[in-house]
This record gives sequence, structure tokens and C-alpha cells, in this order.
Amino acid sequence: MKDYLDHELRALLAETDGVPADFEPEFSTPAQPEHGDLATNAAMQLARHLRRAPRQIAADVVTALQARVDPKRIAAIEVAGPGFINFRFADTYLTDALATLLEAGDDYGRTNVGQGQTALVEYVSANPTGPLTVGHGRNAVLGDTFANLLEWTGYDVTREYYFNDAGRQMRVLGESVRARYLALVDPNLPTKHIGDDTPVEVPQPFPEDGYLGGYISDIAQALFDEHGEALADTDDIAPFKKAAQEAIFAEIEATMRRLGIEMDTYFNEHSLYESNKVWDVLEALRDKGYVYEADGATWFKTTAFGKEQDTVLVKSSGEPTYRLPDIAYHADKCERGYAQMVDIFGADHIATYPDVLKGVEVLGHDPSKIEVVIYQFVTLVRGGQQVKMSTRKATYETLDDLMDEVTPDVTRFFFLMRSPNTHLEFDLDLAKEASDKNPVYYLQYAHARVSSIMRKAEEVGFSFGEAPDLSLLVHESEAALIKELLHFPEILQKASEAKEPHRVANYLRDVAVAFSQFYRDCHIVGEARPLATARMNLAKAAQIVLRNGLTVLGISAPERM
RNA sequence: GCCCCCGUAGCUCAGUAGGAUAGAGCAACGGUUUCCUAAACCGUAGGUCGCAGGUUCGAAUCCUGCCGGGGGCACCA
Repeated sequence: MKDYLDHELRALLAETDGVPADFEPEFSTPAQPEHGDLATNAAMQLARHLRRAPRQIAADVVTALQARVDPKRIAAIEVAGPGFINFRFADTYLTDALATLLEAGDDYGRTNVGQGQTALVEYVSANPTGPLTVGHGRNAVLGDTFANLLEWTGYDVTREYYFNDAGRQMRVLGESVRARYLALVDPNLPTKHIGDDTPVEVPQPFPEDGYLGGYISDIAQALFDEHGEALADTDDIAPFKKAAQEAIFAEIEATMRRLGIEMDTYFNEHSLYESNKVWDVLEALRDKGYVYEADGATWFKTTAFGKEQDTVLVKSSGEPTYRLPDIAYHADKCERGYAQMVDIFGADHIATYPDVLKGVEVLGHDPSKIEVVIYQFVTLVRGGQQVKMSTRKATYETLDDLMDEVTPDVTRFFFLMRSPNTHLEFDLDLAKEASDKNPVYYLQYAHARVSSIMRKAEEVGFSFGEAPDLSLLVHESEAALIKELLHFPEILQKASEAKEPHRVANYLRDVAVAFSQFYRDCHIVGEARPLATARMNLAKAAQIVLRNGLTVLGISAPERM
């Protein structure tokens, strides 16, 4: 409808003197229902160009539009306030649109703005050094939902997990496992205490910055069960590293499965070394004049892009910092030809990604195709107290622990109900409250309620087999619900473009509210057959939107609660 | 010191890329079940949109400066 009016208004303005050629009318849905179903501020914006009062312009536009607009779609056009032009939809438009919605069913809401272009969403991307934390959870759920949104808006999406199993972290991980293993082999192995505030007793060979989580001991135990003492004689940490990586990755994948996440591709940073890509990229950057040597290290001239300091790409030890492989990785993504790439980072990466984008740009790729979403930190609150989290120390709450407490549906919803760039306060007490206070249940309950109504309606003899006469849906609550449902495709589009899934969550609440009002005012059982049939179909339409919306968010839509 | 995010009701947050009377959930108070799921619904109360300027027909929204909270500024990842 917006497109239709936009088209008509543009055609009209094109014939009007004084209207700039690049003028783009804006439409919005008024907050007050009495202001109509759609409004444009075009007359106010044109006032300056035309040197006339906004209301005068609006009056002329309304007269001209009334002559050319299809009365089956637009029932009324009027001037209001300081010069708004308000449009009121015709009932026939609403019923036609509702019929289209019902026909689309599970596909309602899908649009084709992406036109089948490829998109890559990279998310989670945690190195296999331990179980996923709550912080990873926000990343995972956001990334997965962006991927869903891109799919629903017509993109061909690849979900990718980037990881590094070769760095210092992994070495420390292997050493941590080895130390635990050696203690199993020799129970009398001397111990020591590490940690500042709350010292922990560990076996003597344990690295100072080792991983203290209980899962390390589990992995060591598994190795001991399988190999006995056979691994004790060698200093080689490779078998420990390998065992740890495999065990941890298996756990990470299991955690992601619980959240409904399945990756298409895993990209190992190591492959960038095997293919020599890292060094090729370094030389390419050098050729462009952005790389120099100093103090034994190799530097990236980031001051050329307005940064205060240059950045090290290769340490004097000859080992690259992570920034170089990051640039190589993103260059690789660009070369794979995706029309759009999305990265999801925690707030602690905020200072580093501009270097990567600049690097990619210097290499001749278009950095505007890469969209970086930065999400702020998650704070867990329990009993009004903040829960501390740290990966290395064993004090963190894992994502699995969280899902054990509050279910995967609630976990996903809480991560999605707020804008990514605000700090997220995750109130465990509220989330665990498996009842009235919890917003996710409100949506699921509305969905289950529709199912219940439809079961009941069929029990008393009404049927979806009959063609409904949707023009009978003239009650205020019916019209309001239909209008709300028709916003769905646009909501998905905007949420996808802006990478703001909370818009979908908020919208679904509005749908549930509109449905509740319809439920209150308009009964089905007990009504005459034609009206009951029409209302059944409207209820079904509401269910379609709720279910499709929840599907985009990755949350289940139960038939019964 | 520099960079990023945030500051809206008692609490947690929305506010549709500048629009009409700033909204929701929770908490508080009151009401609604012979009637399709009360995990629901209806109502009351609660605000100088951090502060001060500026831009214009019009600012919670854009610009500048302060104040406050969080995060980041390694030859760590």
C-alpha cells in the first residue's frame, strides 16, 4: 500500500512546478488511529521549495489525489494538523490483503529485497578453549537471528564459524590438560597455588594463566581412562591439545544445537597460513605502501587512517598478531563474492575492527559490504546481585547452565528483546519465573490460545474448508488486528536492514495485544456460521504471523500450554 | 588524555532513520471468570526525555559543550 501511494504521489508531484526532481515523499503509520492508517509529511517538506503554506499545498495534493486514487484501496484522504496528509484504507483493501496473507501461510512475511544475493553471517567464532559463556550466547543468538532475517528478506545465507586452534591460548589449554593428567598418573605430584584474590590449588606443571574450569579435569580423566600412563613420558602437548579441542568443540556444537543453531561452514584460521594467504596479504599491503619495519616488528600504518598509533602486524618474534590473519580472513570472504557480510563482535573488539576494514579496503575490496554489529555486554543478575563472569577462572556461568535454568526459548528471547547496542541486564529471577511476568510466554500463550480456539471451533462444527466471507470482519477490533498483521513484512525488512531483531520481538507483542482485544470482543463459538468462519480465518492469520515471527527469532510456537 | 555505547516512569527498556497528546513490561493500587486457555483482560497512578546552548514550520531523535554510567585504547586473544 505504501508503494502504491508513493507511486501515485510521485506521479502527481512530477507534474507540479517547483518540486525538486530528487524529492522523496516519506510515509509513516500515525500513532493515533484517528489520524488514519498512513500519513505523509510531504506538504510540510515541500513548503520551503514551493514557498506556500503547508496546509494549502496539502489541500491541493488531496484534491488531485482523490481524483486518481483507486477507491477500492483508499477510502479517504484528508488534511490534518500542520499539513499532514492522512490516508484511510478501504475495507476491501483490508480483506483482500488478509486473503493474500492466509494464502501465503508459512511464507507470509518473506520479501525479496535480497533478490537471491549471497550473504555471509559470521558468528559465535569462539576458540575451542572452553564451553560457551553467556557472552557468547548473545553473539550466537544475534548472529543466528540476523541470518534468519536475511533469509526471510530474500538472501541466500551462509552461516560461518571462524576459529583458531593454533595460538598461545590453545597451548596454554594443552598444558592445563597435561598438568591435570600428570596429577592423575602420579597422585603425589607436588601442587602449588595460583591466582591473586582467591588462590586455587593446582598441580605443579600447571601454567600460571591456565584454565581452571572443571571440564579440563574431565578431559584429562578421559585421556587417562583411554591411554593410562602412556602419555606421561613425553613433553609433547599435542595429544592433550587435540583431545581438549575435540572434546570442547563437541560440547560447543551441542550447546549451539540446543539453541537451534547449525553452522554451514567452519573456517580455521590455520588454513590461512597453510595457503600462505596471511603472507600474501602482508606483501600486498606492503606494495600499497601501508607497511613498514621498525624495532624488529612489522607495522601497519593505521595513522594514515586517522588513528593515533600504528598497529603491529608481525611481532619481533616473527609471529603475527591476530590482526593480520583477521585482514586475510576478511579478504578471503570478499573474494568468495558475498554481496553482504555481517560480523558480530562484543564491545571489547570495538577498537580493532576499523583496522581490519581499512586493510580490506587497501587490498581493493569494498568494505561497505561488511557490516559490523557491536553488541554490549551481558550482565547476569540474580537476586538483585550481579553474577561475575570470567572464562579462565571457573566462576563463570556457561550458556548451558543458563539454558538449564531458563530454557533455550527464554534464553533466545531475552538476548533478542533488547537493542544490540545497549547493555543487557539478564534478570535470572524474572527469566526463570515460568509464568505471567515473562514476556516470551505472553507470545507463546497467544499462539497456543489461537490453536485452542480453532480446535474448539472445529469441535462445534465450523470448518476451514468453507470459503470465508472476509468482508464480514468489520468490528473495530477485527480491523485493528488485520492492520497490525499487515505490518509484518515491513517489520522484518526493517529489522533485517537495521540488524535490530528486537523490533520483531516488540512487534509480536503488539500483535499479541491486538489479538487479545479481538479475542475479548469477537467470539467464534456461538456466532452465526458465516461470521464464525470469517473470524476463524482471522484468528488463523494472527497465528501465522505469531508463528512466523517466533520462527524468525528461533523460538518455538507451542500448540498447547 | 583519546575512541565507542548508553542516560526516557520506582526498576528493565521501546520510541518506526525530525512529526501530531512520549509508550510497554515489571513493581503499586482497583476491577473482571455461569462466556472459545485468567500464563489473560480492563482501569488508576507515575515523566522538565541527564544539563545547557544551537539548527527549523516542528527535536527524546540532528550538531556543539558539559555531567554521569559502562567498555576499549599491548610486539595478549
